[in-house]
Amino acid sequence: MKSKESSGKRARGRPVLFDRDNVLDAAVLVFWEKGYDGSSLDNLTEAMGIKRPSLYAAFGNKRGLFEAAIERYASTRGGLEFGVLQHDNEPRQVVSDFFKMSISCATEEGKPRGCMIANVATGAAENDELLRTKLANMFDQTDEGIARRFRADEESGRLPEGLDPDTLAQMVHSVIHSIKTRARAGATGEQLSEIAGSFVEMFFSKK
Amino acid sequence: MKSKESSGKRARGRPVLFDRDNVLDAAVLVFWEKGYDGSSLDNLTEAMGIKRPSLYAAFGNKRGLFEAAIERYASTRGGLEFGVLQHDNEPRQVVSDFFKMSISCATEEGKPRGCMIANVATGAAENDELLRTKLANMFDQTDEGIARRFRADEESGRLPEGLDPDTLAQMVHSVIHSIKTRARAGATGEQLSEIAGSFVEMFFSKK
DNA sequence: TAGATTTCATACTGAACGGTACATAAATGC
DNA sequence: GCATTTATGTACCGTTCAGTATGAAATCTA
Repeated sequence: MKSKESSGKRARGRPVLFDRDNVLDAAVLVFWEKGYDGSSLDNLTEAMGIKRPSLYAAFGNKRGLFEAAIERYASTRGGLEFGVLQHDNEPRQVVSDFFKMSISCATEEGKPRGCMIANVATGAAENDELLRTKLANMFDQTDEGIARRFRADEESGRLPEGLDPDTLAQMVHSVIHSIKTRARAGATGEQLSEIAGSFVEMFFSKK
Repeated sequence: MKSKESSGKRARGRPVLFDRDNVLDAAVLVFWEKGYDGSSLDNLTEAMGIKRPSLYAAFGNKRGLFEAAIERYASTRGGLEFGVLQHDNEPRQVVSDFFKMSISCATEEGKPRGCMIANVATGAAENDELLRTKLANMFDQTDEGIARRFRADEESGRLPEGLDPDTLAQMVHSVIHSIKTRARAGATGEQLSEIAGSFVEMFFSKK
Protein backbone atom coordinates (compact mmCIF):
# COMPACT_ATOMS: atom_id res chain seq x y z
CA MET A 1 0.00 0.00 0.00
CA LYS A 2 1.16 3.46 -0.85
CA SER A 3 1.07 6.00 1.93
CA LYS A 4 -1.13 8.28 -0.13
CA GLU A 5 -3.90 8.78 2.34
CA SER A 6 -2.09 8.35 5.63
CA SER A 7 -3.71 10.68 8.08
CA GLY A 8 -1.99 13.97 8.85
CA LYS A 9 1.56 13.26 7.71
CA ARG A 10 2.54 15.12 4.55
CA ALA A 11 3.83 13.05 1.68
CA ARG A 12 7.51 13.23 0.89
CA GLY A 13 8.11 14.36 -2.68
CA ARG A 14 6.43 16.90 -4.87
CA PRO A 15 2.73 17.08 -4.03
CA VAL A 16 0.02 16.20 -6.50
CA LEU A 17 -1.28 19.33 -8.16
CA PHE A 18 -4.76 18.13 -9.03
CA ASP A 19 -7.75 17.04 -7.01
CA ARG A 20 -8.59 13.42 -7.68
CA ASP A 21 -12.35 13.86 -7.52
CA ASN A 22 -12.26 16.91 -9.75
CA VAL A 23 -10.36 15.21 -12.54
CA LEU A 24 -12.55 12.13 -12.12
CA ASP A 25 -15.64 14.27 -12.62
CA ALA A 26 -14.16 15.42 -15.90
CA ALA A 27 -13.31 11.87 -16.93
CA VAL A 28 -16.85 10.80 -16.09
CA LEU A 29 -18.25 13.30 -18.55
CA VAL A 30 -15.96 12.09 -21.33
CA PHE A 31 -16.66 8.38 -20.80
CA TRP A 32 -20.36 9.01 -20.28
CA GLU A 33 -20.53 10.84 -23.60
CA LYS A 34 -18.19 8.82 -25.78
CA GLY A 35 -18.05 5.41 -24.15
CA TYR A 36 -14.92 3.53 -23.17
CA ASP A 37 -13.50 2.79 -26.60
CA GLY A 38 -14.69 6.12 -27.97
CA SER A 39 -12.73 8.08 -25.38
CA SER A 40 -9.09 8.65 -26.24
CA LEU A 41 -6.38 9.58 -23.82
CA ASP A 42 -6.19 12.93 -25.56
CA ASN A 43 -9.90 13.47 -24.94
CA LEU A 44 -9.49 12.46 -21.32
CA THR A 45 -6.33 14.34 -20.41
CA GLU A 46 -7.57 17.50 -22.06
CA ALA A 47 -10.86 17.39 -20.16
CA MET A 48 -9.14 16.46 -16.91
CA GLY A 49 -6.49 19.13 -17.30
CA ILE A 50 -3.66 16.76 -16.49
CA LYS A 51 -0.95 15.12 -18.59
CA ARG A 52 -0.64 11.47 -19.40
CA PRO A 53 2.03 10.57 -16.85
CA SER A 54 -0.05 12.07 -14.04
CA LEU A 55 -3.04 10.09 -15.21
CA TYR A 56 -1.07 6.85 -15.31
CA ALA A 57 0.48 7.50 -11.92
CA ALA A 58 -2.93 8.08 -10.38
CA PHE A 59 -5.07 5.46 -12.10
CA GLY A 60 -2.72 2.90 -13.62
CA ASN A 61 -4.09 2.90 -17.13
CA LYS A 62 -7.15 3.79 -19.17
CA ARG A 63 -9.08 0.84 -17.84
CA GLY A 64 -8.25 1.77 -14.25
CA LEU A 65 -9.43 5.30 -14.89
CA PHE A 66 -12.67 3.95 -16.30
CA GLU A 67 -13.31 1.91 -13.19
CA ALA A 68 -12.55 4.88 -10.95
CA ALA A 69 -14.86 7.03 -13.06
CA ILE A 70 -17.65 4.48 -12.72
CA GLU A 71 -17.30 4.58 -8.97
CA ARG A 72 -17.20 8.36 -8.96
CA TYR A 73 -20.31 8.46 -11.10
CA ALA A 74 -22.08 6.02 -8.81
CA SER A 75 -21.24 7.99 -5.70
CA THR A 76 -22.29 11.33 -7.17
CA ARG A 77 -25.09 10.91 -9.71
CA GLY A 78 -26.26 7.62 -8.22
CA GLY A 79 -26.17 9.16 -4.78
CA LEU A 80 -28.64 11.81 -5.90
CA GLU A 81 -31.24 9.21 -6.70
CA PHE A 82 -30.68 7.38 -3.45
CA GLY A 83 -31.17 10.51 -1.45
CA VAL A 84 -34.89 10.47 -2.09
CA LEU A 85 -35.11 7.02 -0.52
CA GLN A 86 -34.32 8.65 2.79
CA HIS A 87 -37.24 11.04 2.72
CA ASP A 88 -40.07 10.37 5.10
CA ASN A 89 -42.88 10.05 2.59
CA GLU A 90 -45.45 7.52 1.58
CA PRO A 91 -43.94 4.77 -0.60
CA ARG A 92 -45.90 5.96 -3.61
CA GLN A 93 -44.40 9.40 -3.27
CA VAL A 94 -40.94 7.96 -2.75
CA VAL A 95 -41.16 5.93 -5.94
CA SER A 96 -42.55 8.88 -7.84
CA ASP A 97 -39.72 11.11 -6.63
CA PHE A 98 -37.19 8.41 -7.37
CA PHE A 99 -38.38 8.24 -10.96
CA LYS A 100 -38.44 12.00 -11.23
CA MET A 101 -34.87 12.24 -10.02
CA SER A 102 -33.72 9.56 -12.46
CA ILE A 103 -35.45 11.27 -15.34
CA SER A 104 -33.98 14.66 -14.60
CA CYS A 105 -30.55 13.06 -14.23
CA ALA A 106 -30.89 11.18 -17.52
CA THR A 107 -32.11 14.20 -19.47
CA GLU A 108 -30.18 17.01 -17.82
CA GLU A 109 -29.27 19.79 -20.20
CA GLY A 110 -25.55 20.06 -20.84
CA LYS A 111 -24.90 16.51 -19.68
CA PRO A 112 -24.78 13.33 -21.76
CA ARG A 113 -28.08 11.54 -22.08
CA GLY A 114 -28.94 8.44 -20.11
CA CYS A 115 -26.70 6.75 -17.61
CA MET A 116 -22.98 6.12 -17.63
CA ILE A 117 -23.45 2.78 -15.91
CA ALA A 118 -26.62 1.34 -17.42
CA ASN A 119 -26.05 2.57 -20.97
CA VAL A 120 -22.32 3.01 -21.40
CA ALA A 121 -20.43 0.69 -19.06
CA THR A 122 -22.71 -2.22 -19.97
CA GLY A 123 -21.64 -1.81 -23.57
CA ALA A 124 -18.01 -2.29 -22.62
CA ALA A 125 -18.72 -5.16 -20.24
CA GLU A 126 -19.12 -7.98 -22.72
CA ASN A 127 -15.41 -8.73 -22.96
CA ASP A 128 -14.51 -7.68 -19.45
CA GLU A 129 -15.68 -10.16 -16.87
CA LEU A 130 -14.46 -8.13 -13.92
CA LEU A 131 -16.33 -5.09 -15.11
CA ARG A 132 -19.42 -7.17 -15.77
CA THR A 133 -19.32 -8.57 -12.26
CA LYS A 134 -18.84 -5.09 -10.89
CA LEU A 135 -21.90 -3.86 -12.74
CA ALA A 136 -23.95 -6.85 -11.63
CA ASN A 137 -22.96 -6.11 -8.05
CA MET A 138 -23.90 -2.47 -8.44
CA PHE A 139 -27.29 -3.46 -9.79
CA ASP A 140 -27.75 -5.86 -6.90
CA GLN A 141 -26.82 -3.14 -4.44
CA THR A 142 -29.35 -0.83 -6.02
CA ASP A 143 -32.03 -3.49 -5.75
CA GLU A 144 -31.08 -3.98 -2.14
CA GLY A 145 -30.93 -0.28 -1.34
CA ILE A 146 -34.43 0.26 -2.64
CA ALA A 147 -35.70 -2.90 -0.99
CA ARG A 148 -34.40 -1.81 2.38
CA ARG A 149 -36.53 1.28 2.22
CA PHE A 150 -39.63 -0.71 1.29
CA ARG A 151 -39.00 -3.23 4.04
CA ALA A 152 -39.05 -0.42 6.54
CA ASP A 153 -42.27 0.82 4.97
CA GLU A 154 -43.74 -2.62 5.29
CA GLU A 155 -42.87 -2.83 8.96
CA SER A 156 -44.44 0.54 9.58
CA GLY A 157 -47.50 -0.58 7.68
CA ARG A 158 -47.16 1.97 4.91
CA LEU A 159 -46.58 -0.46 2.08
CA PRO A 160 -49.85 -1.49 0.35
CA GLU A 161 -50.80 -5.01 1.24
CA GLY A 162 -49.69 -7.73 -1.12
CA LEU A 163 -46.62 -5.84 -2.28
CA ASP A 164 -43.42 -7.69 -1.56
CA PRO A 165 -40.65 -5.18 -0.79
CA ASP A 166 -37.92 -7.06 -2.63
CA THR A 167 -40.05 -7.65 -5.69
CA LEU A 168 -41.23 -4.07 -5.78
CA ALA A 169 -37.66 -2.86 -5.51
CA GLN A 170 -36.58 -4.97 -8.47
CA MET A 171 -39.47 -3.64 -10.49
CA VAL A 172 -38.81 -0.02 -9.63
CA HIS A 173 -35.17 -0.50 -10.56
CA SER A 174 -36.22 -2.11 -13.82
CA VAL A 175 -38.28 0.90 -14.75
CA ILE A 176 -35.22 3.04 -14.10
CA HIS A 177 -33.27 0.95 -16.59
CA SER A 178 -35.85 1.60 -19.24
CA ILE A 179 -35.97 5.31 -18.47
CA LYS A 180 -32.23 5.52 -18.95
CA THR A 181 -32.22 3.48 -22.13
CA ARG A 182 -34.97 5.55 -23.69
CA ALA A 183 -33.30 8.75 -22.56
CA ARG A 184 -30.08 7.71 -24.27
CA ALA A 185 -32.08 7.33 -27.48
CA GLY A 186 -33.32 10.89 -27.11
CA ALA A 187 -36.64 10.53 -25.30
CA THR A 188 -37.78 13.76 -23.61
CA GLY A 189 -38.39 14.20 -19.94
CA GLU A 190 -42.12 14.50 -20.64
CA GLN A 191 -42.27 11.17 -22.43
CA LEU A 192 -40.35 9.50 -19.66
CA SER A 193 -42.49 11.06 -16.97
CA GLU A 194 -45.55 9.64 -18.64
CA ILE A 195 -44.11 6.14 -18.60
CA ALA A 196 -42.97 6.50 -15.03
CA GLY A 197 -46.42 7.72 -14.05
CA SER A 198 -48.02 4.65 -15.58
CA PHE A 199 -45.86 2.41 -13.46
CA VAL A 200 -46.50 4.35 -10.29
CA GLU A 201 -50.19 4.03 -10.96
CA MET A 202 -49.79 0.32 -11.58
CA PHE A 203 -47.72 -0.26 -8.47
CA PHE A 204 -49.86 1.69 -6.06
CA SER A 205 -53.32 2.53 -7.34
CA LYS A 206 -54.89 -0.90 -7.22
CA LYS A 207 -56.10 -2.29 -3.99
CA MET B 1 -28.63 5.34 -57.97
CA LYS B 2 -26.65 2.27 -58.78
CA SER B 3 -28.47 -0.48 -60.63
CA LYS B 4 -27.65 -2.96 -57.90
CA GLU B 5 -31.07 -4.36 -57.27
CA SER B 6 -32.75 -3.92 -60.64
CA SER B 7 -35.15 -6.79 -60.95
CA GLY B 8 -34.13 -9.80 -62.99
CA LYS B 9 -31.42 -8.18 -65.11
CA ARG B 10 -27.96 -9.54 -64.43
CA ALA B 11 -25.34 -7.03 -63.44
CA ARG B 12 -22.67 -6.16 -65.93
CA GLY B 13 -19.21 -6.73 -64.52
CA ARG B 14 -17.81 -9.26 -62.13
CA PRO B 15 -20.52 -10.50 -59.80
CA VAL B 16 -20.37 -10.00 -56.05
CA LEU B 17 -19.02 -13.12 -54.41
CA PHE B 18 -20.60 -12.72 -50.97
CA ASP B 19 -24.17 -12.70 -49.72
CA ARG B 20 -25.06 -9.38 -48.19
CA ASP B 21 -27.18 -10.79 -45.41
CA ASN B 22 -24.60 -13.40 -44.53
CA VAL B 23 -21.80 -10.90 -44.10
CA LEU B 24 -24.16 -8.59 -42.23
CA ASP B 25 -24.96 -11.37 -39.78
CA ALA B 26 -21.24 -11.66 -39.12
CA ALA B 27 -20.89 -7.90 -38.68
CA VAL B 28 -23.82 -7.91 -36.27
CA LEU B 29 -22.02 -10.35 -34.01
CA VAL B 30 -18.88 -8.23 -33.95
CA PHE B 31 -20.66 -4.93 -33.24
CA TRP B 32 -22.98 -6.59 -30.75
CA GLU B 33 -20.01 -7.93 -28.84
CA LYS B 34 -17.51 -5.09 -29.08
CA GLY B 35 -19.61 -2.02 -29.73
CA TYR B 36 -19.10 0.47 -32.53
CA ASP B 37 -15.80 2.00 -31.45
CA GLY B 38 -14.52 -1.30 -30.13
CA SER B 39 -14.94 -3.01 -33.50
CA SER B 40 -12.05 -2.50 -35.89
CA LEU B 41 -12.19 -3.00 -39.61
CA ASP B 42 -9.83 -5.93 -39.14
CA ASN B 43 -12.29 -7.50 -36.68
CA LEU B 44 -15.14 -6.90 -39.08
CA THR B 45 -13.57 -7.98 -42.35
CA GLU B 46 -12.15 -11.11 -40.78
CA ALA B 47 -15.52 -12.12 -39.36
CA MET B 48 -17.33 -11.21 -42.55
CA GLY B 49 -14.84 -13.01 -44.75
CA ILE B 50 -14.47 -10.11 -47.14
CA LYS B 51 -11.72 -7.56 -47.76
CA ARG B 52 -11.86 -3.90 -47.00
CA PRO B 53 -12.59 -2.65 -50.54
CA SER B 54 -15.57 -5.01 -50.83
CA LEU B 55 -16.88 -3.73 -47.52
CA TYR B 56 -16.53 -0.13 -48.58
CA ALA B 57 -18.13 -0.79 -51.97
CA ALA B 58 -21.13 -2.44 -50.31
CA PHE B 59 -21.67 -0.27 -47.23
CA GLY B 60 -19.86 3.01 -47.83
CA ASN B 61 -17.88 3.10 -44.60
CA LYS B 62 -17.81 1.73 -41.08
CA ARG B 63 -20.69 3.88 -40.00
CA GLY B 64 -22.79 2.72 -42.98
CA LEU B 65 -22.03 -0.88 -42.11
CA PHE B 66 -23.11 -0.24 -38.52
CA GLU B 67 -26.43 1.13 -39.66
CA ALA B 68 -26.98 -1.81 -42.00
CA ALA B 69 -26.06 -4.18 -39.20
CA ILE B 70 -28.57 -2.54 -36.87
CA GLU B 71 -31.30 -3.03 -39.43
CA ARG B 72 -30.25 -6.61 -40.01
CA TYR B 73 -30.29 -7.23 -36.27
CA ALA B 74 -33.73 -5.68 -35.96
CA SER B 75 -35.18 -7.75 -38.78
CA THR B 76 -33.74 -11.02 -37.48
CA ARG B 77 -33.44 -11.01 -33.67
CA GLY B 78 -36.12 -8.36 -33.24
CA GLY B 79 -38.36 -10.27 -35.60
CA LEU B 80 -38.19 -13.30 -33.33
CA GLU B 81 -39.71 -11.38 -30.45
CA PHE B 82 -42.41 -9.91 -32.61
CA GLY B 83 -43.47 -13.29 -33.90
CA VAL B 84 -44.88 -14.02 -30.47
CA LEU B 85 -47.28 -11.12 -30.84
CA GLN B 86 -49.01 -12.92 -33.68
CA HIS B 87 -49.97 -15.94 -31.64
CA ASP B 88 -53.62 -16.37 -30.76
CA ASN B 89 -53.29 -16.46 -27.00
CA GLU B 90 -54.61 -14.57 -24.05
CA PRO B 91 -52.76 -11.27 -23.54
CA ARG B 92 -51.21 -12.52 -20.35
CA GLN B 93 -49.73 -15.48 -22.18
CA VAL B 94 -48.57 -13.27 -25.03
CA VAL B 95 -46.73 -10.95 -22.65
CA SER B 96 -45.24 -13.87 -20.80
CA ASP B 97 -44.01 -15.44 -24.05
CA PHE B 98 -42.73 -12.09 -25.24
CA PHE B 99 -40.62 -11.77 -22.11
CA LYS B 100 -39.47 -15.36 -22.39
CA MET B 101 -38.33 -14.82 -25.96
CA SER B 102 -36.49 -11.63 -25.05
CA ILE B 103 -34.75 -13.34 -22.18
CA SER B 104 -33.61 -16.28 -24.23
CA CYS B 105 -32.39 -13.90 -26.93
CA ALA B 106 -30.51 -11.76 -24.42
CA THR B 107 -28.88 -14.71 -22.69
CA GLU B 108 -28.35 -17.11 -25.58
CA GLU B 109 -25.23 -19.23 -25.22
CA GLY B 110 -22.59 -18.41 -27.80
CA LYS B 111 -24.05 -15.00 -28.55
CA PRO B 112 -23.17 -11.66 -26.95
CA ARG B 113 -25.25 -10.78 -23.93
CA GLY B 114 -28.09 -8.31 -24.04
CA CYS B 115 -29.24 -6.43 -27.09
CA MET B 116 -27.30 -4.84 -29.91
CA ILE B 117 -29.79 -2.00 -30.15
CA ALA B 118 -30.77 -1.25 -26.55
CA ASN B 119 -27.34 -1.82 -25.00
CA VAL B 120 -24.78 -1.21 -27.74
CA ALA B 121 -26.17 1.19 -30.32
CA THR B 122 -27.50 3.50 -27.61
CA GLY B 123 -23.98 3.88 -26.30
CA ALA B 124 -22.80 5.16 -29.68
CA ALA B 125 -25.83 7.40 -30.19
CA GLU B 126 -24.83 10.30 -27.99
CA ASN B 127 -22.76 12.03 -30.67
CA ASP B 128 -24.74 10.82 -33.64
CA GLU B 129 -28.07 12.54 -33.94
CA LEU B 130 -29.17 10.53 -36.96
CA LEU B 131 -28.49 7.29 -35.18
CA ARG B 132 -30.24 8.54 -32.07
CA THR B 133 -33.31 9.45 -34.09
CA LYS B 134 -33.20 6.07 -35.77
CA LEU B 135 -33.14 4.33 -32.40
CA ALA B 136 -35.95 6.49 -31.06
CA ASN B 137 -38.02 5.58 -34.10
CA MET B 138 -37.28 1.90 -33.62
CA PHE B 139 -38.38 2.17 -30.00
CA ASP B 140 -41.55 3.94 -31.07
CA GLN B 141 -42.23 1.26 -33.64
CA THR B 142 -41.81 -1.41 -31.01
CA ASP B 143 -44.21 0.41 -28.71
CA GLU B 144 -46.67 0.65 -31.58
CA GLY B 145 -46.24 -2.96 -32.66
CA ILE B 146 -47.02 -4.23 -29.19
CA ALA B 147 -49.85 -1.74 -28.78
CA ARG B 148 -51.48 -2.89 -32.00
CA ARG B 149 -51.75 -6.37 -30.62
CA PHE B 150 -53.28 -5.16 -27.36
CA ARG B 151 -55.76 -2.95 -29.19
CA ALA B 152 -56.99 -5.99 -31.04
CA ASP B 153 -57.25 -7.80 -27.71
CA GLU B 154 -59.22 -4.93 -26.28
CA GLU B 155 -61.67 -5.00 -29.16
CA SER B 156 -62.15 -8.71 -28.77
CA GLY B 157 -62.66 -8.19 -25.05
CA ARG B 158 -59.63 -10.19 -23.98
CA LEU B 159 -57.74 -7.33 -22.38
CA PRO B 160 -58.48 -6.97 -18.66
CA GLU B 161 -60.64 -3.96 -18.00
CA GLY B 162 -58.89 -0.77 -17.07
CA LEU B 163 -55.74 -1.62 -19.02
CA ASP B 164 -55.00 0.90 -21.73
CA PRO B 165 -53.39 -0.89 -24.71
CA ASP B 166 -50.90 1.87 -25.50
CA THR B 167 -49.85 2.28 -21.91
CA LEU B 168 -49.52 -1.44 -21.39
CA ALA B 169 -47.40 -1.71 -24.53
CA GLN B 170 -45.03 1.00 -23.29
CA MET B 171 -44.72 -0.76 -19.97
CA VAL B 172 -44.08 -4.17 -21.50
CA HIS B 173 -41.44 -2.63 -23.72
CA SER B 174 -39.89 -0.94 -20.72
CA VAL B 175 -39.53 -4.25 -18.93
CA ILE B 176 -37.76 -5.57 -22.03
CA HIS B 177 -35.24 -2.72 -21.77
CA SER B 178 -34.45 -3.68 -18.22
CA ILE B 179 -34.15 -7.37 -19.09
CA LYS B 180 -31.62 -6.52 -21.77
CA THR B 181 -29.66 -4.15 -19.57
CA ARG B 182 -29.43 -6.65 -16.74
CA ALA B 183 -28.54 -9.42 -19.18
CA ARG B 184 -25.67 -7.34 -20.52
CA ALA B 185 -24.38 -7.07 -16.96
CA GLY B 186 -24.42 -10.85 -16.66
CA ALA B 187 -27.79 -11.63 -15.11
CA THR B 188 -28.90 -15.23 -15.65
CA GLY B 189 -32.03 -16.30 -17.46
CA GLU B 190 -33.47 -17.48 -14.16
CA GLN B 191 -33.02 -14.09 -12.52
CA LEU B 192 -34.56 -12.34 -15.49
CA SER B 193 -37.48 -14.77 -15.62
CA GLU B 194 -38.24 -13.99 -12.03
CA ILE B 195 -38.39 -10.27 -12.71
CA ALA B 196 -40.46 -10.79 -15.83
CA GLY B 197 -42.84 -12.99 -13.87
CA SER B 198 -43.34 -10.29 -11.28
CA PHE B 199 -44.39 -7.85 -13.94
CA VAL B 200 -46.73 -10.29 -15.63
CA GLU B 201 -48.35 -10.86 -12.28
CA MET B 202 -48.63 -7.14 -11.67
CA PHE B 203 -50.01 -6.43 -15.12
CA PHE B 204 -52.61 -9.15 -15.17
CA SER B 205 -53.35 -10.65 -11.76
CA LYS B 206 -55.25 -7.78 -10.24
CA LYS B 207 -58.85 -7.27 -11.07
C1' DT C 1 -12.76 -13.32 -79.24
C1' DA C 2 -12.33 -8.21 -77.98
C1' DG C 3 -13.62 -4.57 -75.12
C1' DA C 4 -16.25 -2.80 -71.36
C1' DT C 5 -17.41 -3.12 -66.66
C1' DT C 6 -17.30 -4.34 -62.01
C1' DT C 7 -15.29 -6.85 -58.00
C1' DC C 8 -11.49 -8.66 -55.99
C1' DA C 9 -6.79 -8.99 -53.30
C1' DT C 10 -2.57 -6.63 -52.10
C1' DA C 11 -0.40 -3.13 -50.21
C1' DC C 12 -0.22 1.22 -48.70
C1' DT C 13 -1.36 6.09 -46.38
C1' DG C 14 -1.37 9.59 -42.79
C1' DA C 15 -3.43 10.00 -38.49
C1' DA C 16 -4.64 8.50 -34.06
C1' DC C 17 -4.11 5.07 -30.61
C1' DG C 18 -2.44 3.56 -25.60
C1' DG C 19 1.49 3.75 -23.10
C1' DT C 20 6.32 5.29 -21.53
C1' DA C 21 11.45 7.25 -21.04
C1' DC C 22 13.54 11.00 -19.44
C1' DA C 23 14.76 15.28 -17.78
C1' DT C 24 12.98 18.91 -14.78
C1' DA C 25 10.38 20.89 -10.89
C1' DA C 26 8.83 20.98 -6.19
C1' DA C 27 8.34 19.23 -1.98
C1' DT C 28 10.48 16.67 2.48
C1' DG C 29 14.24 14.83 5.78
C1' DC C 30 18.55 15.49 7.64
C1' DG D 1 22.26 23.66 2.53
C1' DC D 2 22.07 18.97 0.16
C1' DA D 3 20.33 14.48 -0.82
C1' DT D 4 16.04 12.10 -1.47
C1' DT D 5 11.56 11.49 -3.16
C1' DT D 6 7.67 12.20 -5.95
C1' DA D 7 5.02 14.68 -9.67
C1' DT D 8 5.08 17.06 -13.88
C1' DG D 9 5.91 18.34 -18.96
C1' DT D 10 7.84 17.06 -23.31
C1' DA D 11 8.64 14.19 -26.58
C1' DC D 12 8.59 9.89 -28.17
C1' DC D 13 7.58 4.59 -28.91
C1' DG D 14 5.57 0.80 -31.79
C1' DT D 15 0.92 -0.45 -32.97
C1' DT D 16 -3.44 0.01 -34.75
C1' DC D 17 -6.79 2.87 -36.78
C1' DA D 18 -10.19 4.02 -40.89
C1' DG D 19 -9.87 4.55 -45.47
C1' DT D 20 -7.85 4.08 -50.44
C1' DA D 21 -4.86 3.57 -54.82
C1' DT D 22 -3.82 0.12 -58.03
C1' DG D 23 -3.76 -3.70 -60.83
C1' DA D 24 -5.42 -8.44 -61.56
C1' DA D 25 -9.55 -11.42 -62.04
C1' DA D 26 -14.17 -12.39 -63.50
C1' DT D 27 -18.23 -11.59 -65.84
C1' DC D 28 -21.04 -9.19 -69.38
C1' DT D 29 -22.08 -7.32 -74.28
C1' DA D 30 -21.38 -7.69 -79.03
